[in-house]
Amino acid sequence: MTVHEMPHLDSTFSALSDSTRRAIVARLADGEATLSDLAEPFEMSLTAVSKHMRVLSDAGLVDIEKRGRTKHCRLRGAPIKEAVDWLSKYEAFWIDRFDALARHLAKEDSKT
Amino acid sequence: MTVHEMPHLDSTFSALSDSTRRAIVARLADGEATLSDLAEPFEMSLTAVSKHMRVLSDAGLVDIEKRGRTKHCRLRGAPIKEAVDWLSKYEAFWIDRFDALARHLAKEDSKT
DNA sequence: ACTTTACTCAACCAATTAGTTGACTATAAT
DNA sequence: ATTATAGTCAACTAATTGGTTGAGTAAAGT
Repeated sequence: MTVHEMPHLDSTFSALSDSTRRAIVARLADGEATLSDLAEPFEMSLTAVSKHMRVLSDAGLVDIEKRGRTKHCRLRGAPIKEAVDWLSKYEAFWIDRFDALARHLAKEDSKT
Repeated sequence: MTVHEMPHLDSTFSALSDSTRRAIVARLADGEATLSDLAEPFEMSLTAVSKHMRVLSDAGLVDIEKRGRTKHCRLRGAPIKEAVDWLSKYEAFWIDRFDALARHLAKEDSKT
C-alpha cells in the first residue's frame, strides 16, 4: 500500500479543525442556507463567517452559488468521503485494540 | 440531535491536517517506532519531528513512552474513531447525493 | 574515561489564522 | 429616488504554526 500523497486532505482536515466551521457543516447537512443564515447563530461578524466559508469552499467542502445579492451554500460530500477513506485505513487498528481489550476482559471474566 | 461540543475534534483534525504527521500516523500503524526511526524518512531536523510528535501526542493520537534514552511511540485509535464518528454523521449525505447522481444519470440514459 | 547517540530546550523567523473595523458595491424593497 | 440588505475588500492585530540553529542533558557503547 503506497502512501499516495493526498493534498486534498491537508485542506479538508484543516477546514474541519475549527468548531465554527464544523457547526456550519452540520448546519448545511440540513439543507442549503445563505451566508447570513449561516452567520446568524454566531457572535462574530459576517466578514468572519464569510472567511470561514472561503476556507470551506477552497477545501471543496462547500458549494457557493450567487443568486441576486445572496449567496447560497450547499455541502459537498466528496472531500468528507476522502477523509473517511483515509481514516478508515486505521479503523482495523483501533478495532484490533478493542478486540484485544475485549479478549482481555473476557479472560479476566472467565477467572471469576 | 444536539451539536455536542467536541473539543477533541479541534486538535484531532488539526493534527491530521499536516502531511508529515499523517505520514507518521501511517508509519505507526505498522507498529511502534522511536522518534529517530520516525524522523529518518524526512528531510527535516529531529527537533521538527519532535514537535510534530508533541502535536500528535497533545491530540491523543499517539502514546510516547520513554525507555532509557529513546522514546517509543504507538498509535492510539480512540481520537481517530471520534473523527470518523463525527464524519459519519454526514455519510448519509454524500451517499444520498451519489444516489441522486445515479438517478439523474439513469434518467439521462433512458432518454437515448 | 571518553565519545557518540537520542533527545530537549530556548530563541528566533516567516507565514498563516481567526478575528476586527470602516468603507464600499450591488441588489431589493418602499 | 431613497433606503435597507447582503456581501466584499483592504488594512490591521494578536496568536499560532512549522521550521531553523546552537547549546545542553542523559544514556549507551567502546
